[in-house]
Amino acid sequence: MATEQQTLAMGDPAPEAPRGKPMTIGAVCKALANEFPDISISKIRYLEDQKLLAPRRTPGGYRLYNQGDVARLRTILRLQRDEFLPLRVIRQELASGRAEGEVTPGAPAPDDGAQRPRRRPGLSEPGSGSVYSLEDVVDETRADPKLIQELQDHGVIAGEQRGGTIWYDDTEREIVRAVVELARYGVGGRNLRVFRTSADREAALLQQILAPSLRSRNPERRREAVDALENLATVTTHLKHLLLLRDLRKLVA
Amino acid sequence: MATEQQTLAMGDPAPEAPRGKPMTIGAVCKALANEFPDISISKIRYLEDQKLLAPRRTPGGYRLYNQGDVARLRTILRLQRDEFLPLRVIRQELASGRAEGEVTPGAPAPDDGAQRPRRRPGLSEPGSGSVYSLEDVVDETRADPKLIQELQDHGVIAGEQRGGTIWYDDTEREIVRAVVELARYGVGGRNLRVFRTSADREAALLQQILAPSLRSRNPERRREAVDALENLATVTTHLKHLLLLRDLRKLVA
DNA sequence: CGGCACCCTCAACCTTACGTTTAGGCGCAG
DNA sequence: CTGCGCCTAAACGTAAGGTTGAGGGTGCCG
Repeated sequence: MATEQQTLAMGDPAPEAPRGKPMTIGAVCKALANEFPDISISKIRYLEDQKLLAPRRTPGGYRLYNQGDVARLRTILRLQRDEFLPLRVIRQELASGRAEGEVTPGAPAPDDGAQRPRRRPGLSEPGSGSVYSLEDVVDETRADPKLIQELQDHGVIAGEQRGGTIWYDDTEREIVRAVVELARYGVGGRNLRVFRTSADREAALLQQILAPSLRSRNPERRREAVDALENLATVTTHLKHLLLLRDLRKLVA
Repeated sequence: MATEQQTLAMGDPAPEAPRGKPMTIGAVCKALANEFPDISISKIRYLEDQKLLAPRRTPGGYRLYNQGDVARLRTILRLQRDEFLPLRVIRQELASGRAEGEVTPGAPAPDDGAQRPRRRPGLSEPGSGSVYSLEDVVDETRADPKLIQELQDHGVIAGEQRGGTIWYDDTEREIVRAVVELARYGVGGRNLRVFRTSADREAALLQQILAPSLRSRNPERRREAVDALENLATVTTHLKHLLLLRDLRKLVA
């Protein structure tokens, strides 16, 4: 524990996170101290230095952690403590959205031995089915609302108008998250359109291949086709990633 | 690689392990060099120092490794490279009999625990680079050799000519695996070129963004850039997958 | 407005893990 | 009996993962 913590006021009756309001670094540290005894303020700052966190700031420079930030921090600490993953790898896992929620249903699918990319959101089961308001999304992804508007204008995300507000689903929230991450590296609007059109083209290709089955009136046949589609999506994604790696390796060498 | 190895005789036609007889440390090192390129004699000795190995000795003090020792060593290296486990933890796993030895006749494999997911090789991972002969690849992917030839003609995979044979790396093997899988659904040659060019374009884009840092003479700055590149690759892949899902969902609905 | 607890950055420092290098010296096969 | 390959021990190197301390600002309470 950092010395800095020793000076914390001890009279606080509620060490738990006050749900909903953003917390200062000391409060976060205190809230996680039970679950992760070797947390410290300096460590949290260090993790930020290593690009694993990026909390909002007050005008004066104080860090402010919302619930999403705290959840992310908890995930980081868990991966480090229980899975022994180096921070470099944790950074990747988080960036790819592979490690976020611990909502593990009872029956894990038995792996057939083939190497597959880790669990991503499925096709027929759109995550939790929850929806998010604009504020939710902004809060969780720290995206500039203008950016979200822009994405919507370009048709990258759509949202669903219902009762005056627009609601976004998990996938759209994740899209925003990814876009924010890319923006941090300077990948901006114009480039995103490239991704979008290539995704569109690819979707058309896959759909064309499975068109007959998808149009089938036979429900079982249709379900099979949806399954196949999902599988195809996974495999092509994997393939594209490999091709990209191959190219990049040549560039780096 | 250790300097010591540089002096090894190069005329040996069979780098494979002479099945059955105990080997000296140099022979072991040579036998594993393909699968684990960053092995070295000094490293093997170091692992012994850390109580991860305990080979027999000749009266004169030479280490002698039998097949079991080599299997154990292979397991250690795999856990280190693919699962990022620290040696301290590997020692425990081995001691508690949780060795994933596939080549251990007579040894029951009592799997009591959660199966750890295999991680994808990174961009510049220090040691993710085993190499495979054409036969290895065919054997593992069940691909038609003609298909591999075709991929090579189209520049999708390249291989590395060395000493008469062509060697493929992990990424190339996985590419073949993915292509085979896609072929099962009827996605063939012409479509693959689409993927390839889009990967090329994307690689160029990412490289352009990081070009200044990548050209940097400062090694630290360069390493950071490579890291960022890897991260970008992961995130864009994730983003593209999300976009694809979004499109497909519309098609299915 | 003053005080006090809390927060900020930046640079230096520390420990541990994971090896490599070097120096000096035997083992053993041809 | 020669020389390639192996041995030990200790010094050295490098990176990850933090901690510490100096010097100074914030924010809220009374």
